[in-house]
Amino acid sequence: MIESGNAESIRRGGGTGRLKAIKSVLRGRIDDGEYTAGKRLPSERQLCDEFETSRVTLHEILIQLETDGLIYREDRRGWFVSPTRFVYNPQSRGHFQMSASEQGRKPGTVVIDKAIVVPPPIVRELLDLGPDQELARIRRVRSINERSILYVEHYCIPEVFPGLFDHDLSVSMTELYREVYGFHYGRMKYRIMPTAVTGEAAGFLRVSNGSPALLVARVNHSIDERVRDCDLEYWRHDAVLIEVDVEAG
Amino acid sequence: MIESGNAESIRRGGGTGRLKAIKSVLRGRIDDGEYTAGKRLPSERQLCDEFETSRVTLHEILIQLETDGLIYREDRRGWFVSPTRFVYNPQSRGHFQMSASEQGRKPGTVVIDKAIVVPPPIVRELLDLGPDQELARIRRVRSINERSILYVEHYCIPEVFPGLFDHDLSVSMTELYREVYGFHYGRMKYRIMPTAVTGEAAGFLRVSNGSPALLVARVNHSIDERVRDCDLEYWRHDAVLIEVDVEAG
DNA sequence: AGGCATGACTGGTCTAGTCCAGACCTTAAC
DNA sequence: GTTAAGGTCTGGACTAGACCAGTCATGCCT
Repeated sequence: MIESGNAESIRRGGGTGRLKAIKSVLRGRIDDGEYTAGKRLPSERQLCDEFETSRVTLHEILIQLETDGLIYREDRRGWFVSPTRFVYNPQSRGHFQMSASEQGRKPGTVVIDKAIVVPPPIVRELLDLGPDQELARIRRVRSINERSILYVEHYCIPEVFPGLFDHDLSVSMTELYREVYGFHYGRMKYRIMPTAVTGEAAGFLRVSNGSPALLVARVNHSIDERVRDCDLEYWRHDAVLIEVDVEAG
Repeated sequence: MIESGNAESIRRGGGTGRLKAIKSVLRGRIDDGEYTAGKRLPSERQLCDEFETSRVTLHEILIQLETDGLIYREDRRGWFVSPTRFVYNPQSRGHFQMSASEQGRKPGTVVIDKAIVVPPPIVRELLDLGPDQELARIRRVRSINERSILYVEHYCIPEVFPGLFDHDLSVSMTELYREVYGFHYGRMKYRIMPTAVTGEAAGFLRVSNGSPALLVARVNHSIDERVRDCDLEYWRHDAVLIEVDVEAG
């Protein structure tokens, strides 16, 4: 059997357990702290040399460790050990910045852009809109300890929030809507599913096109149900743990 | 540019957009119904021949379509077009069978086994147990239209449910606990995160070891908070959409 | 009629590379 | 001090296979 940390006793050839063996060694190094959270792993080519394996096989091993949530990659920058997951409680009074601080993390928000757009079909469906309705869209990237983990597209009806784009949009939208427009959320409806992150979103999250993510699509309703807006949140799939309490029906 | 459905006009060589082009063609065939839900795709080798590409590249393309939730694979059986996702509402009064029927699907449940075991660390943490506490574990596989999409490990304290293993365990545990033991759930705490499915669970779900899944870990509390049990639910990642309504704090 | 063996087909694993394109660092010039 | 260019390093994309192991259907034998 494979000695932990030893690259030499691993057999080669088709279906010989190399993948499993090398994966186990790398997992061991992460577990025992030889590779620490946030730090970059040796490059794929270096690991290939060490384990005397091909880049395709080594790459597949890293992808499986990534699926496990143990490591993450930044496109053309390297593979890194994943920190513990951010705990996302949809019921929390606090917003992202507050929750992150409470969890001992350093939150950050960057506004990518703001524009009046025709929203994608999923947003029209969520908000029950006609085909030509335009919305205000604010795109932001959230980070934890300087690592981009969340890309958000926020959509709302511009007429309901006149002058919205004149405000500082890096703050909590919840607080902005309450303080400036007197708009209070009454309830939120969440849809959660694994998906792929593509296009510009992938770039902002520093992943390659088609990488796995967790999509949280949220529709926010005002207390009187007259006003709705929504958020499409694409979370790096290794970076988030959602916790929800539910009363039995 | 690539003619939709045409495999011949795709360039070859490193980073030439073959992947993107072939992916786009296959996505188009799924969207326009040439490949229909539940049906098997042509094999990897057949698609390699058609698109004149290598199995590694073709495989990567399929994996990206899988990440998108468009197709799924069964280990050594083929790739299939994904049906629409099962909508999982944790707040629903109904249980899996009822929800599935309401969504026009044919639910199924198979009991894999039942045993008294030392639970894994995650379960001990969820239930706040000591290191040697044994629990009753019931393992089941749920299917929709004869497709296995969910592997569940249910854990509870055997002393609270004497004679549990003598019952039909393919029914709703919620109903069984209420009817036989007078045990009513008061609230449930959910933890949701993407993960990898491994070991026997992978086999039951017909995926290879290390495949992506959505883990829903649920702790069920009785009304008087005296009794707790929990479920580890591993969902095929393309097969589930979680919907939750939340009142603002 | 049922069970077992065999063959064909499936995806998984593995090799040994090449080429592409973005990221980042260093150096030089203005 | 800033900007640009060049070089090195990174992962992504791609090739043309080979070999492994599980799945399933078919045929034969009891």
